[in-house]
Amino acid sequence: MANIPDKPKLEGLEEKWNEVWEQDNTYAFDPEGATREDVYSIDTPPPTASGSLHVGHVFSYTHTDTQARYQRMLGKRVFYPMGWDDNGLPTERRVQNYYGVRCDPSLPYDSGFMPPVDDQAKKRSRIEDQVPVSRKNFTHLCEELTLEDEKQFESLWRTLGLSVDWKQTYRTISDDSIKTSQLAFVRNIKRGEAYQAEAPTLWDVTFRTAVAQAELEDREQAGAYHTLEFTLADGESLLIDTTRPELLAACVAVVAHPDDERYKSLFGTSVRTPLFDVDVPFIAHPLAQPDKGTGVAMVCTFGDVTDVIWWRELRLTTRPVLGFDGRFLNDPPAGLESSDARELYSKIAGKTVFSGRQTIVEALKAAQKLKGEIRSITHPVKFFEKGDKPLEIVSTRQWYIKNGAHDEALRERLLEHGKDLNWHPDFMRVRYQNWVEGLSGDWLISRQRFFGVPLPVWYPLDETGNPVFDNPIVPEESALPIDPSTDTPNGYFEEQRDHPGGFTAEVDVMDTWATSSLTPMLAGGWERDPKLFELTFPFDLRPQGQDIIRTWLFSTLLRSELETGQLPWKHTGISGWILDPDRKKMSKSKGNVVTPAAMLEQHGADAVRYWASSSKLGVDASFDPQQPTQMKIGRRLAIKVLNASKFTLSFDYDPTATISEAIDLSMLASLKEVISTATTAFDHYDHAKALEVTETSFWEFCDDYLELVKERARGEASEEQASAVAALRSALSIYLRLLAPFIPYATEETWSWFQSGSVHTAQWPTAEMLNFDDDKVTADIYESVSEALIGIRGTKTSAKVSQRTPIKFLQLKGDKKQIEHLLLVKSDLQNVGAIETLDLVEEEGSILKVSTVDLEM
RNA sequence: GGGCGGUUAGCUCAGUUGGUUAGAGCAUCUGGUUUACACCCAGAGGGUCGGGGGUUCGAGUCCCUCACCGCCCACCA
Repeated sequence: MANIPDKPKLEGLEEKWNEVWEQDNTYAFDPEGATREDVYSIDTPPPTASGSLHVGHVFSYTHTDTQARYQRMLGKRVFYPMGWDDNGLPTERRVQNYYGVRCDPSLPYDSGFMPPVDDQAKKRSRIEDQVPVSRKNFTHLCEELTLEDEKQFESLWRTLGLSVDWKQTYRTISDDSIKTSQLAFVRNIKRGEAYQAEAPTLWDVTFRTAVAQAELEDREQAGAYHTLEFTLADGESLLIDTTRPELLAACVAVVAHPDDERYKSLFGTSVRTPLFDVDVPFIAHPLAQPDKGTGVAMVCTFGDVTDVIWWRELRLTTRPVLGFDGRFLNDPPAGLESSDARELYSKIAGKTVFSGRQTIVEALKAAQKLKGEIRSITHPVKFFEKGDKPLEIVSTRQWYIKNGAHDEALRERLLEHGKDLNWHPDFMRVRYQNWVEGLSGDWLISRQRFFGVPLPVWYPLDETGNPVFDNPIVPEESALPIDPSTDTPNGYFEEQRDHPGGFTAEVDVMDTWATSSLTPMLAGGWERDPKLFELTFPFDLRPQGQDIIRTWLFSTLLRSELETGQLPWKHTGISGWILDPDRKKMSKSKGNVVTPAAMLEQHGADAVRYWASSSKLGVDASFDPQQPTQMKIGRRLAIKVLNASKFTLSFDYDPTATISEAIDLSMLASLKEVISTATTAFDHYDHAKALEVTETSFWEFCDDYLELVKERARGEASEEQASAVAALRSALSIYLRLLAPFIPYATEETWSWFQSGSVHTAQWPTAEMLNFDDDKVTADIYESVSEALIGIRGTKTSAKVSQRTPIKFLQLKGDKKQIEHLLLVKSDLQNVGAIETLDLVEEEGSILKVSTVDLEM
């Protein structure tokens, strides 16, 4: 038994116990001889390595850890890995700026390349000044830089006390992850789930990449209605409102609602556009809204997603005007024939959307084709969630994975999985259902970026050197991972790269979600470690944020359905957000961010964990750095654990003693109910309830029971004395275990004072642990005593005297049962109240109360 | 426009299938305590349960409706 310090304190416990846990492999996953039933597996969210951890991470990861610790104590072998999401744009940008390099996928790999480390690197912020390197070299730099971030993250997680098995880590950028991503993708191709299509695509002009539906967000933008005058076949004018006059050259039709009386007679006729003099059809379509503008919409290729729908459904022609850089193309679209039209177009060629609009508006004014005033409005515009310019729509060839948008049977299966999954809280299920039901297009997974998993395909080149996209060259599974820009496909020589009759590489990479959607595969050793996969998949728990149900949760579920036909997990726990005192999501720009490291430093890990644990899953928690009340309470609880344990362990203990006294048995009986409630709560993923019931009971234990029996416990050795000490120790052992998932440091410290091994691998308490010979004793004696104590204390408080002030005579009245209870505890009551004569009087129907008191000695 | 969650004491939140007088912690106030713990103990005050209507012997809890806050989705000319 370890020495108990005179003044126990929390400081230093984190370092001390992390070292021990590391040495003893306390949290290591042991697959030896296990079956799936013995395992509890967690599909941990991999935090973005290039970002920084914030208070919200601490919040949700603590939730998961409490469950992990509970399961471990139940005897499960907990598979609790940690992943790092070091893939994707944030890392790419960071590496560019840090090393002053840029990726050029056309360059060959340079194995001797050393990154520029001089100060000049920092100055090469302009793309033109950055050193071009091959994709593989660039990727290696990304790996190096993120490694540093990951070390810091790990250290923070360890301090917080996450019971992660640090031997089970993965990185979304590693060769293994690339291999897994490519393997899954190649199988998607083989099963016909992945395909290419040339189609209008939402396009971010800053990043010059396609963007998926899940990455969109609407932002309110200033815009303006312009009323343009078109010309009908009979020479009459037709007024059309548009917010995008600059796209006039891309106009391919005008539409109105089929029931719109104003225009019914015009359907099927042709309309001439102003300035460019192009004849376009006037067509009816139900999506046209009679009450919007003049009821007639100008259809352009492509101004917004409605244009795409009209274009597709009405089989309209294509007049693209915008390029990948968001500027007007150099050549006018087909259909602009007159020399005036071509001359006007040449004025906007190469211009941005903004300045092109000015040019067109000026020309419209000059031609008197702009009617009325320009009316300013604000309207929602689609943005890439990481971008700062509105998305454009351009027609490109892209790779897609089927997601049920166009496949009813698949959509049905995905909805079924949503029903079968256990959601915590349950209402989060609806968000998933809404998303699946609202899917409008397949998942676009190709990105025109460099740092990412290369799409593992090449294309044959025909005699004229044009790629045959319909016939991609797919590598053998055994060849993976590959980088098509440096690896050569089977049956070809490297010399044939980019030569007619040879082959060319796909240069696009996968969406980061294409890798993240495979986290159960990555962590579980899919196709790498079949035994591990067998033991962990489907995972027991997927913890995650509510904001990425449509992305991470959905895409993971989809990939699992496509690959295995089953759910990737049994439960998902969705954590809420951290809000500042103004009920706003915390954000850096508002300056209300507190770093997790500072929080842990200031309050200690147990206190921070208590704060996080006291919120239920799915509920937003407020956090005011100025008034960290919850953390103070948590800290107080942890300190109370230290002190109460020290006190309890200070009494002479006889290990052979039996617990014989009624009140001692009753206290333990009440503890059975606490165990039962806490266990049920954890089984329902309600850690907050488990904490609350345990904490309340523990505090009562300290204030009532411990006070009641301390005189007896430190008295002369006797049957009664031994009973009290044994009961105290039993209770302490239970409380420490119940609290261990929440405050792992204080509980481990005190556990070490009188037990061997770690409390975190000790058995979770059960009611059976507290079964004694006299099982007729119930918790109500303990309850009656609590009420009596309130009476006795109240008497002294209202007399404004010390609780230790002796009482000569005190009479308690209560009903038959209560008095029977109190008679069993009479001497303890006299001790705690310093009562010389205690008179217990039975009175029918009476509420327990002090009826007579004599303080005079 | 559709949907989800929320609105309970000054603050942060519990309130299980409708059932005595609506709870806890913090904060406030009044006392006490210095051989487990002042990061302690005892006690007090404080609420028309967002508004309105309904069902019921009985509603914080069920139904309708409105308001406000947060979020998700939507075809945003």
